[in-house]
Amino acid sequence: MTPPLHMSLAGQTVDVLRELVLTGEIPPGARVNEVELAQRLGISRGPLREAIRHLASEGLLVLAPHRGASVPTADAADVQALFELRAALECAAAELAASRRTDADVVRLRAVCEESRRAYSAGERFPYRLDLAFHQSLLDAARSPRIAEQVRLVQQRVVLLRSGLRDDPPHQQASLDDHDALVTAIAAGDPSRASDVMRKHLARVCAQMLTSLG
Amino acid sequence: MTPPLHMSLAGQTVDVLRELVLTGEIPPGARVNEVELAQRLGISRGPLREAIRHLASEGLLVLAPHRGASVPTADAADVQALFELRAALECAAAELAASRRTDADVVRLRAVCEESRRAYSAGERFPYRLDLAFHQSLLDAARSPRIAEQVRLVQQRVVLLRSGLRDDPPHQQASLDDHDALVTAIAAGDPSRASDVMRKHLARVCAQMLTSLG
DNA sequence: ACGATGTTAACTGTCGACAGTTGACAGCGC
DNA sequence: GCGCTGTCAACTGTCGACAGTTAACATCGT
Repeated sequence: MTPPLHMSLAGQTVDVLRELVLTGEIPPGARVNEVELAQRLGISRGPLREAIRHLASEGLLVLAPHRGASVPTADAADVQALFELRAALECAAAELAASRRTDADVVRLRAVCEESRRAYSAGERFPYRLDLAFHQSLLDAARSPRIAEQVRLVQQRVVLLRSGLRDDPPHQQASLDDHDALVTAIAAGDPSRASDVMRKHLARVCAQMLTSLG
Repeated sequence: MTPPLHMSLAGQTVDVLRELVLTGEIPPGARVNEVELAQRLGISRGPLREAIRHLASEGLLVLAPHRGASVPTADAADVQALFELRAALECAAAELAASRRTDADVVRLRAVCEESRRAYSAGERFPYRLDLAFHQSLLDAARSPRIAEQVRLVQQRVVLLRSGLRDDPPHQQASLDDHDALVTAIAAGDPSRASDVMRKHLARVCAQMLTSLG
């Protein structure tokens, strides 16, 4: 079974290349050689170029004229700017979620929180997968497709930043608490509190990230 | 004098094609024929395709597999979703502007407001140019490059929606008042009020837009 | 006359090759 | 020995042509 079989070569290449970047197989700072990567993927340069430009539009690659594409490296200012954007989007999403959530949404959010705690207690090394799941569930509850789309793009960039960063257990503990508080505010239908909790949550994550690469 | 002479053909084509779409020369719903447009622009299909994909990533074109690109047509739900995103971004920008504004920022914002009123009183048909200038000045004051970038993309889509919409004088009057109130809140360094005014301003603009195409 | 089916034309998706530019290396002058 | 300049290789940017798919049209059957 190959779901993306109907996609164009360029479309498939977008997914493949995205994975190569997000997994760090092409590390930050590394340049992308079109001919080399093209024959490595067994395709021509045309579709590969389209995939590269697409990933560049998502911020996972940066283009320099006549110098090709490379994986971006971020400094403190970049992280700050990125998290300001993320806060703008996710705080709004939290507000909308608090306004529009259904009982089913709350159930789902609670389930993700519980599973996160279970995984954390079980000593799982990367419950980050569940962190993404939580934020995704929140976006579902917000029912704002455009905001959801932009959040996904920002989260991707955050994942890129995280690649090659050690995990921080006490920080993860705090995040679990934040998530619970968020669900409580959303379940209570309190937009402003949900927004506030989200803002503080992201401020903490941002601060942790800044110290992790200072 | 040709400023974009150093840019790649694809880069120039992005600007040209963007203008063709935003001015309505290629109207919403129209499809884009690659070979025809390519020879019309005097270039090959390669750079044109890259430009098309780029504009698609900005939301100014939509791609259908094996059916090419076309200018998107928006329904009420699209407008709603777009303005939810715009509100998330611009409310955050208003907050940041209120926190970070300098005296020079306030002077600039006041100047734009005054010029808008002058143009409106003089009976200028499209002070929309000055509306964009105002929001741009606000973004400058916010000093958040990523948010500013996203706002510009959203505003572009709004411009596309406006293309082929009649102007509404009483609505413009209200917008001028909104802008003044925004500057006042920003000058006072009151983020929550700035955000609130912005939210109401955008709600009004959105509502006006929805009625204009109902 | 209406619907289903085969055919065809147009357009997109993909490929390989050429041209132009960039950055680096080697050679020369000081 | 150090700096400058000319040359060269590598890579990107661009082009034209081929292959595959889609949708519309015409044809055939009922």
